[in-house]
Amino acid sequence: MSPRRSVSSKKAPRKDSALLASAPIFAALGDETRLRLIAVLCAGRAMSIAQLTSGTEITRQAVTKHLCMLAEAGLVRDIKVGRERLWEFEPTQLEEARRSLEAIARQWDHALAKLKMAVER
Amino acid sequence: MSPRRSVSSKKAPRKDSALLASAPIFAALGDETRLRLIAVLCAGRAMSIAQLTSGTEITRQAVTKHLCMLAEAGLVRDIKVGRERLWEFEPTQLEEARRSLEAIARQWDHALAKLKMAVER
DNA sequence: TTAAAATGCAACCAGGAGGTAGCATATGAA
DNA sequence: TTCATATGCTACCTCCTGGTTGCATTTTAA
Repeated sequence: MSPRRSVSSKKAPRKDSALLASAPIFAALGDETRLRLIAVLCAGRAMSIAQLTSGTEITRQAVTKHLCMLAEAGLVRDIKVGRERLWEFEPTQLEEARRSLEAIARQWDHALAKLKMAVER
Repeated sequence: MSPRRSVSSKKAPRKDSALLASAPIFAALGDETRLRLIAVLCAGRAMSIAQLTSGTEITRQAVTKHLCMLAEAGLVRDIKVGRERLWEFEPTQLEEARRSLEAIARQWDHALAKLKMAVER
């Protein structure tokens, strides 16, 4: 094998850990049903499981599972009120995801700029 | 049942389709291995499967599968060069994902502003 | 107090995700 | 030509996901 640089020889920057940490957030967002729930909840009002189920084609139990997955990713939060369990949007982790996408985009733009400079000189 | 407004009674806006369309992109981003591949590829240089595999703990076949999933989401593209297959980052779909996250954040900020106004009057 | 509503919990199922190994094929280089 | 490299393809495995049904529990309201 030639002594060509391998991928890892460049020593991945520490910032990568932040990127990799957002994988669960993206995974939670990677489902239409959950995106719908997010869209409904980020309209502001905390809603019960029954309310969130009405208007969908799936069962209450399926909705519950999706809400739990969103909660594990930190994208929603629940508050128990009487016999109801109200769910509300939690924006912190979404901001984290936005920062990750911006970091990728920035790195890409930087690579393009460097390439352009190399071509023009 | 009381005639309380159901979730769907508010008629979901057309913009939702754009949101839901980005579910596959988020799903593709929702895996650490794929995020690593993205991070490497958006550094600019197109790389072969063998190069992308070296420095990881998984097999070449696993990397190939991940690259194919990223390609289906439109996040990477491949070019055949000789006996190699070079992969490069494709920024379009990532921008789409960024727009979706921004749309959610905007909707949330709007809801908060409305709530604040309702409280203050 | 008693029935209906809202939810919790557990079992179950089909299919896909993430990974492996083995072998075939194409291509570059000596 | 011949071998090593880079990749493709297929089968296989395990675990998680998205969904269901059935039944128990808690709480509200009549």
